[in-house]
Amino acid sequence: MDRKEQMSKLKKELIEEMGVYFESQDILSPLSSRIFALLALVGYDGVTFDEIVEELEVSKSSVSTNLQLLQSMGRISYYTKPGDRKRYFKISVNDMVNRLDDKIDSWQKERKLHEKVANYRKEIIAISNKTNSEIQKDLSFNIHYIEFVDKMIENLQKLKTNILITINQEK
Amino acid sequence: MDRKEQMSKLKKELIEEMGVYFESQDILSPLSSRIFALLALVGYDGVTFDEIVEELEVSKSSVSTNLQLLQSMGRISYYTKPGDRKRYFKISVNDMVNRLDDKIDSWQKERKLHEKVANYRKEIIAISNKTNSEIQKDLSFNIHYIEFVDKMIENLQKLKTNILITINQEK
DNA sequence: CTTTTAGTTCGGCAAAAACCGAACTAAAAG
DNA sequence: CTTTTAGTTCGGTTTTTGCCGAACTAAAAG
Repeated sequence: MDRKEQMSKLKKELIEEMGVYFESQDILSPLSSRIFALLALVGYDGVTFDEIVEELEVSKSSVSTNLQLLQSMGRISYYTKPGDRKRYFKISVNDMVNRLDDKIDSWQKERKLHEKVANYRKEIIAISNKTNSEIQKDLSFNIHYIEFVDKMIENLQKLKTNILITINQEK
Repeated sequence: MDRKEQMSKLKKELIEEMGVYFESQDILSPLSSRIFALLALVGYDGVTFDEIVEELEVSKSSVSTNLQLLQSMGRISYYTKPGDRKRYFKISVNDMVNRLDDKIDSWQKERKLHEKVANYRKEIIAISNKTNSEIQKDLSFNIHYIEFVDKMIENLQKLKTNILITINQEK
């Protein structure tokens, strides 16, 4: 097996490994994950429709559907070269930033839920005239956790601005 | 509608809202999510098998299966009261810590993948004798990102030790 | 020893997810 | 105006997921 074959095998293995990761992590369909992995691996230049069909050995229709899906999620985009009808698909420039935003949103949602639960518990305590110490314990944990979530959000926001700075430097 | 009915309605709404969140966030089945939400809401005392069946209006078999699932994931556990055959299910004491561990693992996985991709790119550059500047750009982004991931992992670990300290204080 | 309780196991079924091939379309090339 | 290219759309099939009821089991109660 020569060098090129070795690299192509490595490529396939990497795509599979990344694919499995994205599938579980970002809740993408198997094929969407593989496509995204391929785009991530190839990077700057992007990949054409037919290259995806060939590399992943899947039907055109599936590629079409999943590319549309990824685009509608804002995770990928494409550019064209003058005098070339093909589309070159690549990961959105700010995909990483978007994903961080999603993570921040998610933590904020969790925060709100914890607040609601805390309010529910306060109500319960108010109704049952006997001051139930176990619910008090649960409640204080809620409140603690909200503080942690705030810290987490802060950290993610810092990370985001750091990444934005780097992206601007690279340009 | 009296106070009790109001609270029970609020409870159902909260369970549904939390359920939807867990379903998308933690990749749990719909019922697993609802059960987990119920346990989270009730807190310290825990909930019996039959209470779950009643509150969520689902079959015993589904509850059984999903409880086993959640237990095998280490997300819930149960205790028994002397002279009472029922099991009282509740969220694992260190579920939060476990989830943080999972998140750390996930970032570490992502880090490893980025390293592999970086190595792949280095190989590609080595093979193509012409020093391709676009791949270089991709590569430098890889390396930057790995640094960010490291910071993220560090933050999560800090958060974890903070939580562990709090848990020990509560005891 | 029989009955009840508390939960488990298993086969089945309905709905959703994921992919495919074949026919189609819109724009560029010839 | 016809053909080719590059991708889309749609109907159908296969797999997977998620729940259910009915029969079962193990342990405690009577």
